[in-house]
Amino acid sequence: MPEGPSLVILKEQTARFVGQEIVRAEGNTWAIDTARLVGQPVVSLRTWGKHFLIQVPTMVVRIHFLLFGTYRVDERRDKPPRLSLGFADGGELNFYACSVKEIDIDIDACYDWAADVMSDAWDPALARKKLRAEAKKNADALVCDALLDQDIFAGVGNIIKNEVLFRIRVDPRSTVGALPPAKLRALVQEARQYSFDFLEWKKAFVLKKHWLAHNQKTCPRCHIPFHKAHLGRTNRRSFWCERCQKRYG
DNA sequence: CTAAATGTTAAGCC
DNA sequence: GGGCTTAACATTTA
Repeated sequence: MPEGPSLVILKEQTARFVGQEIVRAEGNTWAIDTARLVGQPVVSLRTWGKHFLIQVPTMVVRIHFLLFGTYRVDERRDKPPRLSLGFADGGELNFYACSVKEIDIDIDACYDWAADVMSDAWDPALARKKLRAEAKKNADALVCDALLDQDIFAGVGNIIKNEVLFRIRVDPRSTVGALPPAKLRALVQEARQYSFDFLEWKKAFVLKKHWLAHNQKTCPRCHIPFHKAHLGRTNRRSFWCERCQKRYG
């Protein structure tokens, strides 16, 4: 569930709750006092990268699905919800196995919307600037890590990472600093473009069949086996083709 | 059945 | 404090 486009789908599915009063709030979350939500209207439902933000007049709740989180709209799973919200129209929103946290009420001061690849405010020039700054700070910074950096590409996850690098034909072990300007530009451009393709495919329930690299065995361009390794600061799975993805640096 | 996976945070250690 | 590594969390799928 967790990459940025999936959160956009959640926001769309829950749009009708904006403006409605929360008539019931419960769940096994220990991090917030759910009673404080009851009786309050939903001011906004927003996303920033992989964060889902529920804003009411007196507080903002942040949901993060981590690796295994799920949700249901107007339905329940056979599991105790971490947070369950009931609305004035009889509808409900249930979250499971996720992180729930109260954050600063001034969300615009806390979040750089220009960093969210799904946002209207996404700023590719700023992303390029951050990449150049990262390369300057750390000459060994890898492109596979840069794509997963939520301060630069909020919403990009491991699937998007693998697909973007395949599309732009860059080896995940390349260093950011060694990328030619055109590749750096392509990296930023595809991070957004693929995220929107992901969104459309996920909505149509055809996302997996469009994976060209992630979880794949053979390069669809070269018809040779993909290399697979756990790379980068956080040892995430990478799939790449040694023939058509070039290693820089 | 076991292992691994769309992710982040906090603790522990130089 | 900084930077790095490790553990913890929790659920579904292969």
